[in-house]
Amino acid sequence: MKRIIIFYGIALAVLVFLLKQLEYRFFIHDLSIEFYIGIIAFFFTLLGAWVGYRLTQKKIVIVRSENAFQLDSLQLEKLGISKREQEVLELMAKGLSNQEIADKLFVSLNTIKTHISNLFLKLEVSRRTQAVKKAKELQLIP
Amino acid sequence: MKRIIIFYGIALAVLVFLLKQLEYRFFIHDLSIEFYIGIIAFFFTLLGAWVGYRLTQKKIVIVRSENAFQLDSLQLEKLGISKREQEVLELMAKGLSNQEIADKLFVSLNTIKTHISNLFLKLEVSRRTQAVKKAKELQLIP
DNA sequence: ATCTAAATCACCCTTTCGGGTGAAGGAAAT
DNA sequence: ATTTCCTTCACCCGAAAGGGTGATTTAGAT
Repeated sequence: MKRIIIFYGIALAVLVFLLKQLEYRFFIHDLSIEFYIGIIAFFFTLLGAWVGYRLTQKKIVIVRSENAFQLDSLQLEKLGISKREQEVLELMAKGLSNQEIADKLFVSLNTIKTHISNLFLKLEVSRRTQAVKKAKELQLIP
Repeated sequence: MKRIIIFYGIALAVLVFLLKQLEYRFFIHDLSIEFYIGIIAFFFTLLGAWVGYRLTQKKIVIVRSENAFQLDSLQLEKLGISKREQEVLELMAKGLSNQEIADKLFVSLNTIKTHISNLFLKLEVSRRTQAVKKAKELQLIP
């Protein structure tokens, strides 16, 4: 913000200088006020548009990058998905196999299979790719 | 755009009028040019900022609503993924099984398996969930 | 004309997944 | 106390997925 103000001041000074120069250089002493206003208005409209663009540009970047994911716990409740199941869902979405998920959570492969079976029922799907897709749509996972 | 130009012209006229009024009303004939420039600059910076904001505001709406996905064909080439493979990738991402993909594309199951095998090699993964995840990250699919 | 890459399909084999059923221990609610 | 839900695990079976190899056809490039 400081930079913008400084730049703003410099731009103002430069413009005044240029106008004075213009006046003296070409011996045009009767430049109408409308002419000045036109030039200045044009210049500062561009400047303002640029500033406005920069400010909103940042907003766009924020919207697209930070990608704020917040879990839809309402959906989780509505579907009756437990914490453990949600954990499994997340790891599944990362592309892990059942065995890998089991290892990561320190439980048996059969346990993971059970969790995933229950998840499929609750999400009304029959394949893990569908489960991941639906879970993303329902904001259950990032 | 026309509206903006018209509004621009009107704003210019109004400002000139106001300045003249100011001059005559208070009998201040010696307002320095710097003063004029300051007022005009301020006013048109605001105007420009507003215009810039409006223009980019529209962009934001587009970005968030229509969710413009554009395929990264550069990545496709870099990875050597063919059109057919890309089709299969898309259907896979929709959660279809190999058999369903085969039916949809009117080819045999074995053909789809081959395509998917090649995709896994090119994407350097070994499971379809990973393939879908990576493809999304690389902007190969929506 | 020859070479190359894409697309198609087949066969074999192993691993993983998914579906069904049952069951035991523990925590929380009634 | 009894019920209910979560978590854990087991076993069986069939279907799907994944890995490897090889082959044919066709379109495009050299």
